[in-house]
Amino acid sequence: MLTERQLLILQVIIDDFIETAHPVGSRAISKKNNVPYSAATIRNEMADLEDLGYLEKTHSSSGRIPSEKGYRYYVDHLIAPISLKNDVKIIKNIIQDGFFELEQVVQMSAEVLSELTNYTSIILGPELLETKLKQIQIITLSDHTAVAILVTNTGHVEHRSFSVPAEINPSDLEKMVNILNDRLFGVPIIRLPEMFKTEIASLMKQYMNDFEKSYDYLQAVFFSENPVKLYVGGKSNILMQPEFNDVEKIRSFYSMMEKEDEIASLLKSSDNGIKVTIGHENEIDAIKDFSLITASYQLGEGQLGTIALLGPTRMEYRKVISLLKGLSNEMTDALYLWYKSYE
Amino acid sequence: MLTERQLLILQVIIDDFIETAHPVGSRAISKKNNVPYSAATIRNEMADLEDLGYLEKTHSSSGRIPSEKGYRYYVDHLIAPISLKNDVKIIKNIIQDGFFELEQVVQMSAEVLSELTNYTSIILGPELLETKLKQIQIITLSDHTAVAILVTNTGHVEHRSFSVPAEINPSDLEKMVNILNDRLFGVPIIRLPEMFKTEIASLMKQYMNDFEKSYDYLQAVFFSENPVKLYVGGKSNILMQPEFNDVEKIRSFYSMMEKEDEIASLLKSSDNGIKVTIGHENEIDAIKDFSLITASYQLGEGQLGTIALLGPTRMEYRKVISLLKGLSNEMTDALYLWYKSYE
DNA sequence: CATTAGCACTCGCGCGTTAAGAGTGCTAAC
DNA sequence: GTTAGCACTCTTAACGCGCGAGTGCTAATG
Repeated sequence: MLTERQLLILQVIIDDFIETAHPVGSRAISKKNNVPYSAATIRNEMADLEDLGYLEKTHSSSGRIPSEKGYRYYVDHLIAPISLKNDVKIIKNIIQDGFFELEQVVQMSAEVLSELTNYTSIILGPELLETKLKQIQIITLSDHTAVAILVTNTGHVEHRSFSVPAEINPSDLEKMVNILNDRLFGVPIIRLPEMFKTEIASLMKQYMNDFEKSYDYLQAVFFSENPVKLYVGGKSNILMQPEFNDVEKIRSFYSMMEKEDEIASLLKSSDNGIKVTIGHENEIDAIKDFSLITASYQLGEGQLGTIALLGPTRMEYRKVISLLKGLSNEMTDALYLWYKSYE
Repeated sequence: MLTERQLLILQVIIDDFIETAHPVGSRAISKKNNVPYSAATIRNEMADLEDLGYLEKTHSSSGRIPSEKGYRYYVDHLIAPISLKNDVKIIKNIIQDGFFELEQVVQMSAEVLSELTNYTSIILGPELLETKLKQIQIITLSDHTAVAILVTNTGHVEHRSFSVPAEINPSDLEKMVNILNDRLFGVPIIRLPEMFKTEIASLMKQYMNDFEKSYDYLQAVFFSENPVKLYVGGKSNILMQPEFNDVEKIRSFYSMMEKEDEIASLLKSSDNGIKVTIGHENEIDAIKDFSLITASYQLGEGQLGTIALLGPTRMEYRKVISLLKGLSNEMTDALYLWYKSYE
C-alpha cells in the first residue's frame, strides 16, 4: 500500500506532467508549496514509486513520467471531482437551445466536446431501438423511378430512390404501401426487417401479381440494416498535442480514424457509466498510445448511445471525466424531453 | 523563346522532380537516355533557364527545382495527354453501377478520385437550379410536433422537424400544405423562396386564421437557403506527400480544410473546362504552396458542379489533368442519363 | 531513524567542427 | 558549340564537447 506521502508525490507528478508534457524532477516537486519535503526525500520516494511500477524514466538520469499503471491509479484513486460550471453552462446552452433533430444535437455535442477539451470526440448515435414506424410513403417521380420515404414517430426520416421495374404497376405499388402502413404502423423500427419477412411477405403474395420481383426491391429499400452512425468532432485537435510532433504518428492516427467500424465496436461494448481505458488497456493496437474515455447517454427509456474522447495517455483526466459526466447527463435530460414530446 | 533543347531539359527536370521530390542535378539529366548532352552543357542551359525564371535552386550549389513559372509553362505547353484506360475503367465501374441518389455518386467520385491520385479531392455538388418541386408533405407526429418533407422530381428529399405552436390547428396546417402543393408543383426549387414571398404569402392570408405566426415557421422549414454541399475525399492522403514532413504544415492544411465556405467559393468561380492554378496563383493565402486543379461537370442541361484536386505544387499534372477530364466526362454522362430518367 | 545536504555520475541537448558527397560555375581544350 | 576538368559552395551526417537537469548514494543532522 502506498503511504500518504507517496500518494501526494504521485499526484503532483502526474498533474505536472499532464500539464507540461515534460518529465518532472525532484527539485521541481519540492518547490511546490503543498510539498514540504526536500528534493532528496522525494528522490527516494520516486525511486520506490518507480520500483512499484507507477513511474518511469525516459532515460537513466531523467525526471519521472507516469507509467500506464500510474495513470490507472491516478484515475481510480487520486482524482477529485472538479467543478466545471462554465463548461457545463456552455453545454447546456448549446444542447437545450430547442432542437428537433436528433442528429443535430449529437453532432453539436461532439463538436462542443472537442472544442472544450482539445481532444477528439466520438459519439455513437443511439440505437433507435424503440422508435416506431409512423408512416411509409412511396412517391413516384417518373414512369420508372420512385422515392420511398420512411418516417418514425421521432421525426427521423429515411429515404431511398429506386427504379421501378416495368413489371410492377403503380396500383400494385400503392397496394403494397397500404398494406405496409396498415400492418407496420407503430412497430419499432428495429423489428421491421423481421416483421417484413414473417408477416408481410405472405400477405402480399395474395394481393399482388408478380410478387417475387417486388419483394427484393422493398426489402432493399425499407429494411436494410442501418449501421450505427458515428459523429466525430475535432479530428485535427489532436495535432495540438505535443506528443504529435511526429508525422508518422499523425499518419497512423488518421488512418485509424478512417476505420469507423472498428471504432464503433470499441465504443459499443461500454456499459453504463464512465469508463477509462489507458494505453495498452485498449484492445486495438492502433490506439495503444492513446487513452479512451467513454460515457453513455440515454435516449428516452433505455436506448443507449456512447460519448467518447480520444486523446494521448497524458490526458487531462480530471477535467475530461467531469465534463463527460456533465455532457452525458445533459444529453440524457435533453433527449428525454425530446423523446417524450413525441409521445 | 526557348530552344528545343531547353524545352527538353525543362521537361526532364520537371518530370523527374515530380517523381522524386529531390532537386535534380546536371549529371542525373545527362544520364537519361533521351538526353544526348553532357552534364556541362546541361549546366549551362540550366543556368539560362534559371535566369529566365523557369527553374530555381534550393541553395547555391544544389540541383534545380521547377519554379511556379516553370510549372505553369509545363502545364501549358509540355504536357502530352496520357492514356488512363485502367483508371477510367475503374471510374466507369464505380459511377455507372446503377445509382439513384445524387449525393451517392458525387461522394463516390470524390473518394475514387483521391484514391487514384493520393491527393485530396473536393467536389462541389451541382446547384440544383432546375430540379423541380414534386411534393410537399407535413406529417404530424404528436400534438405539437411535425416533420415537413420536401421531394424534388429527381428524388432529392429534404426534411425538417419542427414544433407546432398551439395556435396553429391541424386543419390549417393541412390547408397550407394543399395550397403549397397546388401552387408550387413543378417550380424549380431555386425559385421557391421567392415564390413563397410573392405569391403564396398573400394567398394564405385569406385562408388561414392567425397567419402571421405560421408564416415564419413555414419560411424556416421549407425555404431557407440550402448551401452548396462540399464532398471531400482523401483528406489524409496529403500526408503521404513528402512535402508534408512538417507538423506545422499539416496543421495549417487541416485548419484550411475546415473553412468550407472559402473553399467552396474558390471552386465556384471556375468556368467550363480544366483550370490549373499553381501556388501563388491561388487567391487564398492558405493554399499558396498548393496547386488546385478544377474541372466542371454538368447535371442534365446546364447546372454545373466542380470537381477539384488539391495537392502540392509538385503534382502529377499530366496524370491528374487527364484523370479529371475523364471523371468529369463520366460524371456528366452518368448524370445526364440519371437526370433524363426523371423526366 | 527519518530527513536532508552534498557530491559524483549519467544522459540528453545544443553547438561547433569536420569530412563526404552532390552539384555548380567557370575556364580551357577539343 | 560542346565538353572535360577543377575549384568552389553548400548540405548533411557524424563526432566530440560542455552544460544543465536530474539521479543515486553516502554521510551528516535534528
